[in-house]
Amino acid sequence: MTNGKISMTVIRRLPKYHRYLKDLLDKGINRISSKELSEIIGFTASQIRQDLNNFGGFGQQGYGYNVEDLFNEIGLILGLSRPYKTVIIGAGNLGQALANYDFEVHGFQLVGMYDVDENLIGRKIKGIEIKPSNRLVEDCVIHNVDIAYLCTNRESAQNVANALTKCGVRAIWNFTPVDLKISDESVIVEDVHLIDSLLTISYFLKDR
Amino acid sequence: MTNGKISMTVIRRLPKYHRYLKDLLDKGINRISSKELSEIIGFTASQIRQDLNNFGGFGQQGYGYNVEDLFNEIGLILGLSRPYKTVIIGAGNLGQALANYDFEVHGFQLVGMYDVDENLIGRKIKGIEIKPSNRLVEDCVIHNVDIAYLCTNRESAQNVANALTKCGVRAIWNFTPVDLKISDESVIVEDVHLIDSLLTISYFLKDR
DNA sequence: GCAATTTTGTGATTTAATTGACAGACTTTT
DNA sequence: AAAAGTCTGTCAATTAAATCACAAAATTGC
Repeated sequence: MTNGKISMTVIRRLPKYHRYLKDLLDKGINRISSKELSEIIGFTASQIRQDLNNFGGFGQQGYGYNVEDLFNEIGLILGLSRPYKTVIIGAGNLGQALANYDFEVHGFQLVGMYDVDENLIGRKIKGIEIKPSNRLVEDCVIHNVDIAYLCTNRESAQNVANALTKCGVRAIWNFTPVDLKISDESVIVEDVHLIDSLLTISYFLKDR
Repeated sequence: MTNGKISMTVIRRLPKYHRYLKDLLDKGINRISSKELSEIIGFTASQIRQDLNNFGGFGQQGYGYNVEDLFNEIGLILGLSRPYKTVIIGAGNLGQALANYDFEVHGFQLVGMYDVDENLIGRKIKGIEIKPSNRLVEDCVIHNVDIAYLCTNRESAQNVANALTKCGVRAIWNFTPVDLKISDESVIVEDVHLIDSLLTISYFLKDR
């Protein structure tokens, strides 16, 4: 177990391990070797062992890994040991879609939804009432919100991000096509740039 | 201009170049050096030059790059020179959100939406009527669909993917939390694993 | 039109990521 | 309880990606 800085490429593989281990657990499999896992998950066995060893020696020679233990360990590494409070800004279709995802089972607790559209304000999604955007800052402070799901239009994105930064939100899950400029280095921004993803498809499709 | 295989890391940067060049174009800027672009986009100047040179020498010494030309070139590289026909499978909030995105301006033309929910079937989103899922295969063949946006639940994902592969769809934009197994190597699968993205956030948040 | 400046394109170097290899620890079999 | 087999953890080697450095080509300023 090295304790240097873990690279982003490793971190981005962790959720996949977590998903596959959950599947194995659900199937009642309680033991797996890096070789078997490599065949299911599609990474090399060597990479799996190397990845896991960044965080600790979870396996045992001659045996492999205990699926439940490893699942729990990776859950801990991924920060799933405690709940996070989340808000959704922009309660259109995308915001509503995110509200309906079962992120709660992983500890992501939705505490507020916000929009500027009078037709949406007052509606309830999963028991959460959509409130006007001018309530956002106040509510974030009161509830100590950890993560904001940013689903506004392009035009509002940066302004909302600025407001979120000021009221102590510690991460922004950014679904807008904007690359946000955040002054506070400690605020985490995770982009889901759908158009970038779609253009990657068209790159590969173009001469087929 | 090398014509070996372009690495995935380079390809995934191309849409970002495209977005920033569009912004510059809209601002009326018609000339930019790799150094200036690096300050805006956050890659090194060297990387920008190296990336672009995978596809051709688009710049000029002492001048830099012509913004409009470069924007158009990258559009061509990304396959935006021709339209793609798309369908959405799963017309819930996420499917509807995707239908309402303006992917059309980039040439992604929505030709069908499908769902199994009787309450959704018959509704129209952006002029597209939601049809029952059993019409999917037939329609894909008739319309020669290029890309399917897969927004079903976890349980249906693999079955739908199998059907899509059989009816000639050439790419699947996968929003389900499933890693699809596709026998046809030529079918492109682009995953948008939201839960993986969210867990990356919690990784960084966990001990803050 | 000449000198100074800018800036690309590209080969060389450095850094990062992946894969290979194997000693040693543990398990299983007999 | 010994022998045979399994499989990790880790170091070494390889491959890939990013950065550096600079000659050559073009531009700009005088």
